Amino acid sequence: MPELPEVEILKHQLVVLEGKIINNVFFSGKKLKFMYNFKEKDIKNEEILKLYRRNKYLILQTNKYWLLIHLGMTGQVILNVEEQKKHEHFKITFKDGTTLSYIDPRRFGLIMAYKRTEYLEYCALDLLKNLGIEPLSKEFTLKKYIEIFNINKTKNLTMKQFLMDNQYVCGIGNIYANEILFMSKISPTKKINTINIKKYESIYQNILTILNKAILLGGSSISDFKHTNGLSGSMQNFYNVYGRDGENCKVCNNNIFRIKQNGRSSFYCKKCQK
DNA sequence: AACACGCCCTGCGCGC
DNA sequence: TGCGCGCAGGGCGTGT
Repeated sequence: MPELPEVEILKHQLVVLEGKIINNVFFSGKKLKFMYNFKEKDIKNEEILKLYRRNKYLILQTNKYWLLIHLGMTGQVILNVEEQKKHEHFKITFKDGTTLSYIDPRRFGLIMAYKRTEYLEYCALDLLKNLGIEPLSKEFTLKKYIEIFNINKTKNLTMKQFLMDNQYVCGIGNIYANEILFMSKISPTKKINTINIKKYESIYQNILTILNKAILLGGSSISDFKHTNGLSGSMQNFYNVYGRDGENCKVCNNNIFRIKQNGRSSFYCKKCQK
């Protein structure tokens, strides 16, 4: 799944739900990342007021609740599928007949409902309150990025960790972290405090470039990611390094290597990325 | 206190 | 054709 661009695409496609009223909800009863913390009666007759995305969460604002959906690794939201799909874990039917199905084989995703109060914005919810800055927000400037680096430069972090950890800049997962590092010509193992500060301008630009390009291309559809209408994105056709170990670097023709960092695969060109 | 690692799951592709 | 292994977009909880 689903890094920031993919969730952003889903959010746009789910805007059609605004104004619709929930009629009933089906639960598979199988445990997702957390057990459901609400029942059908809690959200019956709730109107979807507005959709948001924060990090990799979809947020549906209703009259009384913030409904948070996270897709984990293999979650899909699909509108208006008639049949019950394998691994469908919940399905919301609206009063006009529209349905929203959540399908997730690995069940690393979640749906949670949080009571809204007048002063509780979704950003303050437990699952969201420790997240870093949104990279596509206007607050994310080069100056701000360097500020975040300066606050954290004494930590013993590799550039890959710094990119992927949601407490600094959120929404960048394993695929796009690898691609951003390639474009920036930086090795994923490079320690953040050994990078020339001027390099941060290039990293900053590549974060924006790659995330925006991914959104423009409808996201990456490798195995599970599908749009709410079942169609695929095409960003996977433009990867320079992710999943290309053993193949040739598109720039220098040398081998792309795969290494493990903190349990995740990193792909990089040892010649281009220092 | 910071960091590495296991674990939550199913499914797929690979080598034998 | 079948079996076992390793691996997969995430991220929380545990142990050192």
